[in-house]
Amino acid sequence: MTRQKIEIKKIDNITARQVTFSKRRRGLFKKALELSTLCDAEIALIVFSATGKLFDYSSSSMQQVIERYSFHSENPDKLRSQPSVDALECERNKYESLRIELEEKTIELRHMKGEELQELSLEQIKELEKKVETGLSRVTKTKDQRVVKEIGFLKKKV
Amino acid sequence: MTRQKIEIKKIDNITARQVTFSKRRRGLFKKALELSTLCDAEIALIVFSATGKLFDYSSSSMQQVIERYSFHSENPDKLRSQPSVDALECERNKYESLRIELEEKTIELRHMKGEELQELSLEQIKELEKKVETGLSRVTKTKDQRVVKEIGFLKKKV
DNA sequence: AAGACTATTATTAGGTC
DNA sequence: AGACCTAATAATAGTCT
Repeated sequence: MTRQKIEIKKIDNITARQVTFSKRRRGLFKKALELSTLCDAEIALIVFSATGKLFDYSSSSMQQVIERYSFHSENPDKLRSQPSVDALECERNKYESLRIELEEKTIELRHMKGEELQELSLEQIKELEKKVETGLSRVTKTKDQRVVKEIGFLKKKV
Repeated sequence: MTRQKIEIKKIDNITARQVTFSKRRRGLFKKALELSTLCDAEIALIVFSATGKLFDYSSSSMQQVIERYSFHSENPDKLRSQPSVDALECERNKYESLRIELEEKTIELRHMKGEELQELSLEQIKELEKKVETGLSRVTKTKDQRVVKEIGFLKKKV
C-alpha cells in the first residue's frame, strides 16, 4: 500500500509479519473506533496475534455486543446458550440435590442390607430392624400369594 | 478523508451517515480480512448499524474466537462460562447418569420395603426375600451385640 | 522490538447518475 | 440503496536508527 504494493497472503518473514501486525492492528482499531463514532454503530473487535496475544475493542461493552450478536446469530444452538451462566448454575443445583438424594438412598439401602450399622445408635438399629422386618413380611406374604397362585395354575393344567 | 477532512464525531445528516457507514464498513471488513491473512491473526468483528442490522466477520469461526476471548477475558464470571455449550452438556450427562442411578436405588429400596412387588417375577421375589432375610439377620445380629454391650456397660456402672 | 520518515498505495468525502 | 468518479486525505511497506 505504499513503497510497494504487497500481496494479501501470509507474510513469511516473521519480523516483517510482526511489524505489519502492529501497524495494521493500530489502523484497524482506529477504523473501528471511527466507524462507531461517525455512524453510531455498535462494534466489537477481537484480535489474537499469531503469538496468542489478545487485543480487543468494543464501542460499548464486549459482553453486551456478544450477547446481542448471539441473539441475532443464525447459529442459535451454539451461541444462544451464552446466558448459560444461569443455566449452568441451575443444572448444577439440580445435580447437587440429586446427588444428596442419591447419597441418602444409598445409605438407607446399605442399612437395610445390614451394612455400615456402626454409624447407628441402638435406637436407630431397633427402628431399622422393625423396618426390615416389615419389608420381609411383605415380601414373604407376596411370595406366598404368588406360590399359591402358581399352584392353582398348575392344578388347573393337570 | 478526501475531498474534505471530516471530524470524527457522529454525522448528523442521516443519509450521509448511512452512506459513510456502508463505505467505511466495507473498508473495515477488508482491513480485518487483510490483517488476519497477512499476519495469521485470529479475528472476530461484529458490527451493528444504528438501525440494528448485523454485519460480522471472523477469520475462523465466531464461536471459536468468542470462546477464546472469554478464556482470556478479565471478566471471568460473565463471559468465561460461554464455552458452556460443552459444560452444560457435560453437566446434563452427569445429571442423567445420576438420575438413572437414583431411580435404580429407589426401586431397589421399595422392593426391600416390600413395595411394588407386582413388577417382579416369582424368582425375583424369592431372591429378594433372601436378600432381605440376610439384611434382617445382620441387623438383628448387630442389635444383639449392641444390647449385650449395653448390658455390660450397665453392669460395670452398678 | 519500537519510533520516525516517506514514497506510494489505499481509502474515502462528496459528488453524479 | 447501489455503482462509479475524483480530489484529497489516510495508511502503510520499506528503510533507517
